[in-house]
Amino acid sequence: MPELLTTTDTVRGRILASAIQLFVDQGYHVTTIPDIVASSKTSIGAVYHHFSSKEELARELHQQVIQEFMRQAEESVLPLASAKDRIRAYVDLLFSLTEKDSYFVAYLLHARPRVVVDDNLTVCSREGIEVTNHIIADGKAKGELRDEDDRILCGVISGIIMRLVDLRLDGLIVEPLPTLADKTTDSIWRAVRA
Amino acid sequence: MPELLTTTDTVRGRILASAIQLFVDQGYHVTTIPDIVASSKTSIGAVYHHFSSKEELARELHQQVIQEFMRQAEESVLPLASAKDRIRAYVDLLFSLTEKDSYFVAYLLHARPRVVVDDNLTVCSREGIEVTNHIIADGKAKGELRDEDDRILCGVISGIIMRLVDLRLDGLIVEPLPTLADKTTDSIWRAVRA
Amino acid sequence: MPELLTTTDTVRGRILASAIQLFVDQGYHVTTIPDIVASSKTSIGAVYHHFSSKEELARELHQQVIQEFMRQAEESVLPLASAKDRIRAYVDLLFSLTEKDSYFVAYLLHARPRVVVDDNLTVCSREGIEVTNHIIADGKAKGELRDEDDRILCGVISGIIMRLVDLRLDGLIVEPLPTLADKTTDSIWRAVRA
Amino acid sequence: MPELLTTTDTVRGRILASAIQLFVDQGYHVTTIPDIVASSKTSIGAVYHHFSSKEELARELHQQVIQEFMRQAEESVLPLASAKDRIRAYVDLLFSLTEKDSYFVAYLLHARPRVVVDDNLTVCSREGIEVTNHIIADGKAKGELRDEDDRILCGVISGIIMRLVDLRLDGLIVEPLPTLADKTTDSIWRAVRA
DNA sequence: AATGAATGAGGGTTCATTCAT
DNA sequence: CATGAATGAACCCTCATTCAT
Repeated sequence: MPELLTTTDTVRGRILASAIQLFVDQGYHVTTIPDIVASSKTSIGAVYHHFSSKEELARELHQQVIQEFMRQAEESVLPLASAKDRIRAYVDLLFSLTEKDSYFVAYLLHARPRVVVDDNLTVCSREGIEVTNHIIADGKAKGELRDEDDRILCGVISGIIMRLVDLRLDGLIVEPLPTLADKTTDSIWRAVRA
Repeated sequence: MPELLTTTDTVRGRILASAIQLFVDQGYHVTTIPDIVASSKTSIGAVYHHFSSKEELARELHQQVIQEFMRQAEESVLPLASAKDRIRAYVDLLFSLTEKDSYFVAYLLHARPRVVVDDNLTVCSREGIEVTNHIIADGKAKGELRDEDDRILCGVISGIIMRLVDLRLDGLIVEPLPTLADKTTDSIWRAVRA
Repeated sequence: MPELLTTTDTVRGRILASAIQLFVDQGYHVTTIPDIVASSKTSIGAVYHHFSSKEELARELHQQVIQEFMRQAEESVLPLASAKDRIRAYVDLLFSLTEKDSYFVAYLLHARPRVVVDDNLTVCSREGIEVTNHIIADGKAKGELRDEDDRILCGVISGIIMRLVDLRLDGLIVEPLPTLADKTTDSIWRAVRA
Repeated sequence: MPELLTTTDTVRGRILASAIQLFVDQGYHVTTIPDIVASSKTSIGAVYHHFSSKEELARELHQQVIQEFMRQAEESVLPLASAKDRIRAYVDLLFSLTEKDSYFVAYLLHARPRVVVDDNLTVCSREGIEVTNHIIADGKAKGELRDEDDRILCGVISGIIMRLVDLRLDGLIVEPLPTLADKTTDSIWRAVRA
């Protein structure tokens, strides 16, 4: 499982890589510092040398996830010209991320560490919405998308993608998601095209 | 907020009602027995009189949620004849539940207490899938739905509904969901109809 | 060693009795909750059931010491009429307390738990001063004490008494202090009489 | 605040100067090596290069305090001929030290680091007593002091001086102590003269 | 001589659970 | 049935100390 976020070369990187996996698998509160220490093959002291507290570690991790997600979206989705291309690219992005680093995507979809985010939103519900709304606004302006309530269009685009990712993460879809990218994009398009 | 599950007349009911709210708001592990005692205005002894342990309380709650959800689905969704009616009924069910008891729906969508469910699936990913798959299988057999990969159709139907519920729960949609039921059903239908 | 403060009948009492001894012997910071648990023959949980934290336990103890000290002073010293009688009573009080409960007196003289008192004064330097100053003001008004700087008189009275208590506590005086009460009072009187 | 003990020119000096201040302000156990490092503007490595452990650092400091105190007493108090002169010189010594380096005097009066001194005596109760007892023995032999119990005389002389120093250190006397030296000596003398 | 990353024992504290009343 | 005082394992975190650089 390649690590999107951190290198395992450094102690700090190993701790962050262990933390995201454990936070996703067990949740923030169930994950103990000893868990992280065992998984990252470091020591209690090393963890506290690099992060002032467990909360601070979670905050740092959360910021890195957001930053990496936005970087990828800005690089592969937003530059495209048409709404359909952008939707396709967004599907491709999340589907390929799912296969490349399922912990990263699981974190995007589900993590809402209340110690980190006070509005209790997941990355997908806060930063992900920005991407979707941008696709919708632009697509409507160009007449590519039908004149539907924004929230409905947002629910359609992000809901279908996220649900398929979830089914894959939960093991209810066993084949790699990119093989379903065409069909997924087609279904979304049927629901949102002008 | 009417309680779908339990009556607050009985001690046992008050405990379960407090538990689902606290579990949803804070998570199972952060919720302490003292929290539940304070919220339900009972006593430690009373909790342990009615439930053998915190885990058992969580298990009991989970079973009640599943049972109530399936009861409602079997009552309002499955009896209907056409795929479109069933989809509409499913939308109506989840949207009205969201307004009636947001804790109940939040539990359906997000709760995966590892102490209770070992496959780590939410009620929506386990029991909800059954409902969706039933709609799909029947709708395909009758030629009402297009001949698409089942997992795509499942993702479309459940994904759009769940995403809109989530946006409402997260405060990103402020109006009551039932006002969006028509448009939601329409969007789903565009994506899945034959 | 009779306990001036607390009864050892109750768990709470045993904890406080152990705490004052350990705080005096080792200091607040070196004294651990396990130390207190072992000495009071209770349990960690019992300590935290009765006191919300180690700091709160220290605060509670400090207040009890102050209250008991002031009660004794108000009962045995202040009611007396002449300055000489009061000085004699103050000597008697501290000397007899020293033999009765050396931990109590050692706490009076030396304890300055910064977690409890922000001005960093011992009970003797805060509450004890009140008693001494009262003796001085009244004795001067009646012409029994010589017209000397108040701080000098305060230093003489409290300094001589406290130093002898300290020498006894440190084992540099081995006989019971009350046998030295006459001579001590005489020396103080020579320095302060009109 | 001139440093009586150590020069801040050397790393070793800066460490010792920081240590005495921190030990007096917070106590030995609350003072951490990082505290000392920050205050002395050195590094962890430097501290452990110069001292084998925190205990060893405390021991070294304690020895320097004792040595400096005895040096000053032997230089300014003991050479004098009469008891009254010696008492006056002792008062002057402690009062001027208090103004010159309050940390040094506070250490003399209060520090009893159990890691350093196993009999749990302060410098004033161990080395200070020697000075006082010398004054008493000699003054009695010469008939300058009255024939009173040695411990009483010791309590009078050291008690009055130490108490005034304490009141000054605690901020309850705000003017420089040397202005009270005459009156202090006079009061002591009234209590001890033949 | 100097540095500071790494170590882990041991601190204060929480909380599920028990049981005498 | 109901209560809450008592228990102790296990949490997060601190800090004296080591050692490679």
